[in-house]
Amino acid sequence: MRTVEAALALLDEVGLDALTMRRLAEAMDVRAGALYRYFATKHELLTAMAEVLLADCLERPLSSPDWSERLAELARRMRTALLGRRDGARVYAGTHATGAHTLGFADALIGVLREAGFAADAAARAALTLVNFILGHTLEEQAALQGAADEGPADPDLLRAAVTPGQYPHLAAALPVLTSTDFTAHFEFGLGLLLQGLRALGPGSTSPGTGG
Amino acid sequence: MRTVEAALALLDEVGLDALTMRRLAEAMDVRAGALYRYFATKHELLTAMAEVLLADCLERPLSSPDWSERLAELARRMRTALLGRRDGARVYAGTHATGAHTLGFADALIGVLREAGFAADAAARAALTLVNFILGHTLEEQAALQGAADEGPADPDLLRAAVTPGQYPHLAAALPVLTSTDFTAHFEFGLGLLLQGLRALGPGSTSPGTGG
DNA sequence: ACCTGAACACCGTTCAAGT
DNA sequence: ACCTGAACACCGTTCAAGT
Repeated sequence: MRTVEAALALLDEVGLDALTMRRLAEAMDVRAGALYRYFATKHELLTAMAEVLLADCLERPLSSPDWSERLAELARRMRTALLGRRDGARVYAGTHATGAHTLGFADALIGVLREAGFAADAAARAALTLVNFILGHTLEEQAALQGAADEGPADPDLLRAAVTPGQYPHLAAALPVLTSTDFTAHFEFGLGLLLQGLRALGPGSTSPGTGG
Repeated sequence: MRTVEAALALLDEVGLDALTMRRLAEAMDVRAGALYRYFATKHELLTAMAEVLLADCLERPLSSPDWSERLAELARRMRTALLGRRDGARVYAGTHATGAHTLGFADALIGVLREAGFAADAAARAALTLVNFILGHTLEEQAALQGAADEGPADPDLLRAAVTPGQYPHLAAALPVLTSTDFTAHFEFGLGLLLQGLRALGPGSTSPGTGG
């Protein structure tokens, strides 16, 4: 669809908040009403855009035979895909795409887990957890990146100013890490935690439980 | 702030998409322009609302002495808080609150981890991971709940229709779990995974790594 | 000090009418 | 079959002027 390509290009240029049907129409040398011949609503267009976001995730084969490394690779690809376009995480979070890329990616995640020996429901829930973490993380990461581009005090500065000495002792000690812009390190930590949990849970189980 | 209370009440009534400055003003028997005497922008108002969302998270003391159970309890409280108001997760995800409730909650999370023996940076990153997961999960959960209330085919039906037999074998096997509405089970699975990962990582470490 | 009235510069969406 | 023109019913935000 030429409309979706144009919309993604405009998204990179102006961001989600400024991506309007009128502005997209202008970029395509057409009147806004014409867009509704292909998409019934703006939300439908956004859903189509979300689908395309994940297009590159399954192009190359996975490089490792180890299931936890394969899972990590898929997770990294999804993060990279969402970060690849301005406000990509927000676009994806705001829609519920059910196209070939999204379904293929979910199938791949669950497939790796099933081949590793996890039961169908454990594999499905682990995949959901992974995707929810990736979405939450990339949402934060892109918000932090574009927040720095906006006017006004950046988020780390706001945080440093708000953490009054003595009032939040643990937060104060963690400030250097929390205000760090090494989001890859944050992502790898969280991903590692989930993989560690899956290894500890072990294939064959059906629930991790929460007890000690 | 009476404005924030009125805004939260209106949010529950009409949802985030219909929460406009004009409509809020009408509910408060005032003209829209008057709201700008207290909040410079709508986003600023939403940030204040996000702060209030977490108000109940630290009211009662934690019931268990076990650090992983304490962490789980905090996580469950944040989920409950976000689910407590219509579109709560979307409101929270769209802002970057730095008020007493948000900071106090972050401090509590990190505090539990530090008292368990984790280093400052591991504690901070684990807290970020936890919050990102909770946000991603509640975003999905509320989207699914309100999606069912809208017109048109619900999300599970769309998924069932899209998963053509044979094309996504793993997804097909996982469909019963993926379309289940027992979001508490999904949440507890993901939470358990993260806690398991933290236990396996063990206090004293600084990074989980991703290798086997 | 606080609010109104009125405007500015936009939105998403619809639909008769044109070609 | 596809697009335009024009409208409908809204938005967030600003600001002189009132009280």
